[in-house]
Amino acid sequence: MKKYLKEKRLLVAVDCIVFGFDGEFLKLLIVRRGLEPEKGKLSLMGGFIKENEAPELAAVRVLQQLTGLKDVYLEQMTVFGRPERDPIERTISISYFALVDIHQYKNQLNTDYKAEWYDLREMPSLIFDHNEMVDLAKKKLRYKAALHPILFELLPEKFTIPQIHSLYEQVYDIILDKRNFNRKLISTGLLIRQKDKDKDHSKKGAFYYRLNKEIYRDKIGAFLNFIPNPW
Amino acid sequence: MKKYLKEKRLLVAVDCIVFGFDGEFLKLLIVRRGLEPEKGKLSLMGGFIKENEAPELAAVRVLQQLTGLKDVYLEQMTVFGRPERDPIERTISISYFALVDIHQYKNQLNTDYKAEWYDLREMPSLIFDHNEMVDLAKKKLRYKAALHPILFELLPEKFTIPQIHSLYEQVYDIILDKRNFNRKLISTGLLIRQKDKDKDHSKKGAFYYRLNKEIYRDKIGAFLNFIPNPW
DNA sequence: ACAAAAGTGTTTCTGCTACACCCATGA
DNA sequence: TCATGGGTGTAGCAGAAACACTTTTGT
Repeated sequence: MKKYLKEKRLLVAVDCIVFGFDGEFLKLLIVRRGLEPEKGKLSLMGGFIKENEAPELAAVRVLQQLTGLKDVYLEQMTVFGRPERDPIERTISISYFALVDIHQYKNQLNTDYKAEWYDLREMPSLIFDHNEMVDLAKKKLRYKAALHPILFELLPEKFTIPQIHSLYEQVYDIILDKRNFNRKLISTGLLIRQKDKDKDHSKKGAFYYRLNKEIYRDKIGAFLNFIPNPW
Repeated sequence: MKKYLKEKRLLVAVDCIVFGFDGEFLKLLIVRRGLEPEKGKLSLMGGFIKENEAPELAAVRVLQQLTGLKDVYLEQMTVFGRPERDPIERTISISYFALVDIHQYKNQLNTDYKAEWYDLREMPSLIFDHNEMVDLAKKKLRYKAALHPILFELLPEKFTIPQIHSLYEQVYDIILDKRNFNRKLISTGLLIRQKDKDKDHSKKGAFYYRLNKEIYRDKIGAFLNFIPNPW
């Protein structure tokens, strides 16, 4: 079994852009880097791909190390591969885009990695080209969420309509008419109203809803047009 | 300057899925592989990333080797990285998606690579996971072209409305009402009608159009909804 | 009783769909 | 003159946008 003798082998890493929503603002999960160079500086969560590991699985592993949980929404974003992007040694990075329910992770972040949620509007400076990755992820979030109901991945199992409403307003930085938005949302058939209400955020209380999982699986790939004239 | 000593380095390649349209059918550019393993078998055009080469540039280089021309529409698709995908040695492949005007390339394909256009509906069996790449590229073409006017990249500089019409019908395998389609197309402001007609395909002749490049640059990122209910 | 947020209906308008006939020309 | 493909207009409909008031309840 011959090898491709003349070719150069390169380090390949994954980096994860992890979005969360605390009910008020969009957040990104940022860690303090544990190895040189730039040790102690802020960075996305990442890691090298192992010898016999598929990239997707490397991302899952890294995310699990960080958040302790599996089954998060994960999607390959794009490859960052400028030769000089890592000053120590050339490294190709496959970036992944993740959406998690912040409440499930808030109290179980792996403290080894000193992970913290940062407000997306106040991103600190990150190592290498990680700020570029964040910018691209923001764009991708807007693009994809305008067409597909992925933002539910950021919400807890039980959520209210005012919560989703404010989430969409955050993501697109616009005001959405609540009557039209609610109607559109309900008409997707994605929501199942619960009997109980969330009374923490208002006196009247807002009904809780759950996702209709079957319809969700069908419609995750469908065009829904949540946002009028995305750009 | 220390290196990341413990990590495994991997081969990284690019593979290009190159679409063309001959006026009748969608085509893919396929080559006969020039090196072992699987030498002589059919494959996408690809190559290893060089030591100091950005992935995007590797794809451009490979495409240029193949077609002889630059400035083709090129977009990163996704990474294929299953550990066993290349039986000789683990190779991560970054797939690229390209749209070219087949007429510009028909007579200047680099014969070293024995490149040929294959009808998309009759794809032969390709090496490794290249058929998976083709399937994904087909999906991506449909997805993206439903929203953005990228299919013009497949047409010559001067084209007719019946040509575009038939191109869309090919891509989506549907019949589109020509009145509605024409109206939508014209309303984008993307087309500039020429004085002359193409008389090769009909007696009456169909007016030639050119792309309005400025508007095209603006709208390439805009949602245009060419296809009613894409799925 | 009042402040604060939830929830709901109607009208208008725009854009999509469906549909059929005339035009220009080469053979 | 006729066969072939190119080009055009309209009416009906459905979904989006604009818009304001009532309900609930904790304080």
